[in-house]
Amino acid sequence: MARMVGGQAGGPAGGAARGAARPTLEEVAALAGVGRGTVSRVVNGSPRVSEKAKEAVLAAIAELGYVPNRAARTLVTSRTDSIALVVPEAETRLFSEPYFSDIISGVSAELAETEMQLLLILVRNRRERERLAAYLTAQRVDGVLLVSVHRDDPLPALLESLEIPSVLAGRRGDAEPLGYVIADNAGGARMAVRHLLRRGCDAIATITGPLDMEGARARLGGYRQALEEAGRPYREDLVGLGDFTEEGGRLAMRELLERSPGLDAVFCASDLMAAGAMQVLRAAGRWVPQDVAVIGFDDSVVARHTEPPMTSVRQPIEEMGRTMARLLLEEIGSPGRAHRQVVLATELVVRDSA
Amino acid sequence: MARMVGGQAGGPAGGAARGAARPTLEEVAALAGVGRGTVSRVVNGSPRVSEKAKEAVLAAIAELGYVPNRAARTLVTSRTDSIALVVPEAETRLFSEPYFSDIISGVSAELAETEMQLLLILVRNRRERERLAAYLTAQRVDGVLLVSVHRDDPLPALLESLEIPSVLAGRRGDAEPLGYVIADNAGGARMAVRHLLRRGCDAIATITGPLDMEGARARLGGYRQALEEAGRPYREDLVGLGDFTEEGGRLAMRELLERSPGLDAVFCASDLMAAGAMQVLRAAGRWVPQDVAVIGFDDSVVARHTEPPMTSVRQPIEEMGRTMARLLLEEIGSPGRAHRQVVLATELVVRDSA
DNA sequence: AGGCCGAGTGGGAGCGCTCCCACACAGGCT
DNA sequence: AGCCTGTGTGGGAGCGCTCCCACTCGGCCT
Repeated sequence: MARMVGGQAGGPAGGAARGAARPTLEEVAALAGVGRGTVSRVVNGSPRVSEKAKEAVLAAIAELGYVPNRAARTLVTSRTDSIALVVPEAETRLFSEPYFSDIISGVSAELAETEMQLLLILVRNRRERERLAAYLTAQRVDGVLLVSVHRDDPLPALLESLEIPSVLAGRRGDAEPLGYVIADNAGGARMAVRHLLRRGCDAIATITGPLDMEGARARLGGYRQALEEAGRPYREDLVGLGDFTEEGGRLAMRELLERSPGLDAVFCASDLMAAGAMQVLRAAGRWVPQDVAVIGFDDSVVARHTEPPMTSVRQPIEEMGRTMARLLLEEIGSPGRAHRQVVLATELVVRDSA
Repeated sequence: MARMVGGQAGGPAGGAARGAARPTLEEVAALAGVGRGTVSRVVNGSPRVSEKAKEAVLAAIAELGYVPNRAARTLVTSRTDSIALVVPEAETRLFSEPYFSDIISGVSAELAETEMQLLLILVRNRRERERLAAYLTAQRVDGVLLVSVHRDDPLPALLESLEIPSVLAGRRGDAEPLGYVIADNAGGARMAVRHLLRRGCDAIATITGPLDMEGARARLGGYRQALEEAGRPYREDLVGLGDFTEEGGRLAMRELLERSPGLDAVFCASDLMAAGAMQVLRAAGRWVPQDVAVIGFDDSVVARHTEPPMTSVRQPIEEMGRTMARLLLEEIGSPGRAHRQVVLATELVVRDSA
């Protein structure tokens, strides 16, 4: 078992052969009695190989346990067979909790049948953003998935100018040139507000997300549409500005109560904000849903654990991850093609808060 | 801008030069008026370079925007400069929600100053496990971080036999040969139970995690120790078996109530189970904490949102991630050295449920 | 009969780097 | 003067693969 003797043995020593030397294409070719080219063709699924040669090669591969060396392949093809999932760190926590894992889970599921490997890159500050830029410029990935897009985020523009295949979760605006996948935010918001109207709510307030994010703006837009289609006025005094955080929800709720004490419902653009709002409502002696109905957005874990359990708009996050990966693979496969853009349906999950 | 003409242009076309050709070592050498070797030495920080040559090379690198080609480097060194974070999919959701993101966040933070890239590998079933084995055998990563270790998990054994540097989050048992990082599960459990004892609780029950996980066993062990050091008996009828899920917590709580209706406290090995337990208690007409005090484990988001907010044992998850990455880098840097094993302190966060 | 095709094949060249050997050259010793 | 250091340097070899050119060899055409 090649145990090392002497605890503090010299530095560079010890690097020794971990496991036996891996077989190369050449060795497979020798064993199969064919040339390197033929083995390569078999491995890469070229049709121009005789049945006989193919069998011999496959047998040799199996016998030697041959696995192609990715680095060698990358060196010549300059494909890397890996894609990066880029996540601005600030968002990690902020997002409704399972968001992050669910996106990853979807992406990974879609990649599972592929040779593609998934690189995770968290970007926490300016310096790391610059490192990322260098990284991408060096073409170390075949494509990029970018989560959480703010309107002034420089990353999408970078991806665009580098012409790296990429898909966003979100978009900068209506006319996003890059490929993206989003949930039907406006539609979800409309459903929520219609639900409140149907319940007989009259003064329906909303707490928005950060309005430099298209998703937050779309949710606000849906709120407004639902009111207008019901012939209700859109009242500025019923709109509270939040930032997707619980504390933001608390602050906005307090302000709303002060400004418009007569409100009888709140549609919040995130569950976390809704949870904060519910705390403030309770502290103010208002009962949910009797005095004030509350609806959140995301249908995250917290929604199931507030008191009362929260009605919320669900977005198919894992499906978003899958779709992102699928679009990206397509784009990598046929570059130059127009970017695809997908909107996935949302769904209202009714619990007890509205 | 090299726009492509003709929408549906033929398949293999369009792969054209995305961005200008990247400069190579050779070009840098030419521009700096030195040999390839010298540039390589500068790039890799070898001390055996004159100040003058170094400056010339650095200037050339800056001018050309040179970034070393990783594949070429890997091909000759057979280092990959990447490590894999392996996560059994089943766990993704199960874990107290921010767990996953926090581990990643910690790992990534520790890697940020490094050349290392982070590969994320979710393993969802037997087939993917086998693919992973092939993957690791092909030595495509320099090291592995493995999250969530069950006693009979074949992965650690695989890592061991492959002699790949690796660090576990968790361990299989006391005598884990691989490197690992864990929280002081027993200590945390002791603190929780002591807190309950101090509060005057008399019949303290516990709901365990799946006992094929060392962490769950350790928490049960801590529960028992705290009782025994206080001279209280360890009563089997006060131990409910859970599985870390909310539903598991509900089931265990119902059983406990039936078996031992006199209980006045429950220490749960996870917040999710505690949340489930609290629902059952309320449904049974028992008030928390007046009739039954409840303590969870993890201090996850749900803990802050239960009614009443939950007292819970916090583990420093991000710190665990950082530590794992650090240990792994050390192990990669000096292989053959003994595996390091770290236990991080836990902390009792007191809220209203106990 | 001669010619021409296309299918199948072998193997050279080369991707961009690191490793290491050979060498130049300044300084300090006998 | 001659020698031996030690420091700094250039560049050949080669990592394992894909790409592509050149070749063979049947079968089909005129």
